[in-house]
Order: sequence, then C-alpha cells, then structure tokens
Amino acid sequence: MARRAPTEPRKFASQERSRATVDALVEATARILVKEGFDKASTNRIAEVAGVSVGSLYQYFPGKEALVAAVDERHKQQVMQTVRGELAGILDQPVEQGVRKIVALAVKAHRVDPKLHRVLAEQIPRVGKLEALGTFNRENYTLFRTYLESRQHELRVDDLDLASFVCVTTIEALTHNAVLHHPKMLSGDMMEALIDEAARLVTGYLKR
Amino acid sequence: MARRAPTEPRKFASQERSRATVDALVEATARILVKEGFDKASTNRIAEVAGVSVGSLYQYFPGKEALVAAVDERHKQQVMQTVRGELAGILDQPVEQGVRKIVALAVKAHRVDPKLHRVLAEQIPRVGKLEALGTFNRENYTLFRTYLESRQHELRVDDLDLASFVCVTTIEALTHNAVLHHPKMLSGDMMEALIDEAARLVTGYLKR
DNA sequence: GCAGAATACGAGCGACCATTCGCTTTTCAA
DNA sequence: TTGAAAAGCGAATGGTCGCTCGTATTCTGC
Repeated sequence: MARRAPTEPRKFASQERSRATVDALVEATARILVKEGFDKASTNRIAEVAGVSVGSLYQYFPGKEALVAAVDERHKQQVMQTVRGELAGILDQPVEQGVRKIVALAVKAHRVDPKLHRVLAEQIPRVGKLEALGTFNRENYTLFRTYLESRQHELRVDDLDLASFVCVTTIEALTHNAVLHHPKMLSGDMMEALIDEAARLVTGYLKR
Repeated sequence: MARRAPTEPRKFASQERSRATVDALVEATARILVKEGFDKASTNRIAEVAGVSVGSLYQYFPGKEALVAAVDERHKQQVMQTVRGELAGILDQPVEQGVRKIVALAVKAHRVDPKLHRVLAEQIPRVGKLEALGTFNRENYTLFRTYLESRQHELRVDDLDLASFVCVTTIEALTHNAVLHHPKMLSGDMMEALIDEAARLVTGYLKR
C-alpha cells in the first residue's frame, strides 16, 4: 500500500493538539446548531466559533455534513450510554414493572440534551450522507426485542418483530412528543401521568 | 387606505393566467422536492421547471420558504379532505370498530402522496417561517377528541386531552413509520396485521 | 538543536443562489 | 380602439458558502 498523499484530508488526529481541535469543532457545531440553528452552521462560522481556521476544519472533516454527522453520533452515544446502563437492571423484571421503567427511561433519554435532540430531529435535512440519521433506531429495537424474548411467557403476542416495532415506535413517539413539544409536561406530575398512560397502553397490548 | 405600490410583490392573482402561474409554481416545487430533493429546489430551478420566469415567481411568493409552505399546505389539505370525508361515517361507531377504521384511515392518509409526505417530513429544515410545519397536528387531535367525547361511556379514561394526545401520537407514529420506512409492509397482508395490532393497542387502552 | 512531519492558518476562488428592476407582452374595461 | 393595469420576462447584482492551497507554526524523534 502506498502512503496517502499528505494533502488529502487526514482522517485521524494523532497528536493531542489535533484531537483538541477536532473536539472543538464538534462542540462548536453542536453549540451553533442549538443556539443559532442549522442554516447558520456554515463551515466558516463553525471554525470561527471553534477558534480554529477553516483550513484546519477540512483537515479532519470532508465537509459540513461530516460535522453534523459527528455531532449526531456523539449525541447518540451519550443517549445510548444512559439507556444501556439503566436497561441492565430492568431486563429481569416482569412486564408490568419493566415496561413502565422502560418508558421512564425513554423520557430520561430524551432529556439528555433536549435542545440538541430537537434540532437534530427537526432542522437537519436528511439528504446525502445524512440520510440515515432519522431512520428507525435499530439498537433500541434490538434491545427491546431481547427483553420481550426473555418475557415471552408473560405475553399474548407471538410475532415479536411486529410487537417490538409497535412498542418501540409508540414509546419513542410519545416520549419524544411529550418532552420536545409540550413544555407544560416538564412538570413532574404531568410527566408522571404520561408515563403511567404510556406504560398502561403498552402493557395492556403485551400482557397475556 | 393608500393603494399598494405596484412594485410590491402581489399576493393575489386576479386573472386566470396568473392563477395558472401560481399553480405551476407550486406544482413544480412539489415535483422538484420529490424527484430531486430539498436542496435542489432553488428559486431559479423552480421557475425553470414551472416554465415561468423568476421574476414572475417573486410576484406571487415572497421567497422560497413560501413556496415550500404552499406545497405543504396543499398536501395537508388533500390529506385532511380524505380524513374528514371518511371520518364522518366512523363517528357513530363503537370504539371497537371505530378505532380500527381510524387506524386504517391513518394509513390511507399516509398513502395520499407518500413520497411528498416523506420529503416534507424529513428534508425540510423547520426554520424561520417553516417552523410550524412539523408541529403536532392540531386538527387530528381535535377530531379524535370529539370522537372520544361521543364515546365516553365506553371508555375507562377520564382525561380526554391526555388520552387524545396518547392515541393520536401513537397512531400517527405507527402508520407513518410503517408506510414510509417499511416498504415490506406495503403488501396488503403485512399492513392488515399492523392495522390489527395498532387497533388492539389503542382499543385496549381506551375501552372500559 | 535540527529536520521533517504534523498541524494550523486565512485570504481568496469559483459556484451558486435569492432577489431586483427596467422592460415587454397580454388582458380587459371603457 | 385604446390605454392603463396586470402579468411576465430574464440579465444582472450582491452576497454567501464550501472549499483549496501556499505559507507559517508547532511538535517529535533523533
């Protein structure tokens, strides 16, 4: 294999200084997305806010899309870390309690960084390399399906794929809408009520 | 009141020729959105596809956003026409059958123009005047709430606002996801199965 | 302390885009 | 028939944006 020409955008930052640059760029992108919106997130602006030159930006990212994708990826990782962590203690619980905790967990996940979550969901045009962003979340689907498998004896449903699709879609939509579009529900009581309702909805559908 | 200066963008087209121009512009915008995507929809391109000059475009629309908003509005009207029409015959049906028909109707609504619906949902950055596009659909919410009121004696829920939020969000998300992200479900059987599941989910939640 | 690699810089280029405006053509009422 | 309003035209303008590249600075192994 021939060495890559050094003029080509480098993918990996080996020195610490450059890792800091990459972080600053991703962080600046996230900040601009939240505070000024997607269409203000030009490469020049991102570089400026990051305290970095445009040239440096293009050493690590092939373009604007890659920055946004990196922000999305970082956010997704943070959310999934929360989810995976808490889910461990739920897996062996019966449907009645388990589903309620899963719904509460979904709410918690949407509260990791609601403003960023909303911008990513609403302002990013899913075009080109960003096409896959909004696609149905595969990991949540798999995790939930695994839970259903372990609880199958409690369930009235037999098609676990279909049931997982129904449940994950429902829980995601309800928590997403509640957290991001109904600020009134931020009050604890309202949100508790919603979690109860969602849990009852899903539990009734699943339980034998 | 002083007469408006004739150089200012006119809002209303009085002659038939100009109404045709407006239609052509909206139609061209929709076509470009579907076939080439949001970022190819420049004002120059829209005018070109419409067979109209850019100048004329600006006689009737203050800018690109207004075009997209018009497309969205037209699509929404078409969908709501379908919904209102079919809903009339459902209102006096008991929850068991009514909810299933409402779910089937939601599927039908998503099939009015799935490609356009998807572009509007995924590619349009909700910024500026387009901010309100993706907001929770108020009319569906109201219509469903009215149905619940008329069937309240059958219901175990008492907070109709909360219940409507839960049901409309759920039905919308399930049908949207199924129609737009799971082409396999386009086959009649699969879709029937999904409609059954969704109906059972919602019915079990609502019924006394 | 030195050489070369890695990193950073930022003015500037080319492309594209939204919007304007002076002008022509069409319509229609009088 | 006519003239004024309505509608249409499209080259041109000003601005922004993504991205490049020649140069300057910093780091690291020797």
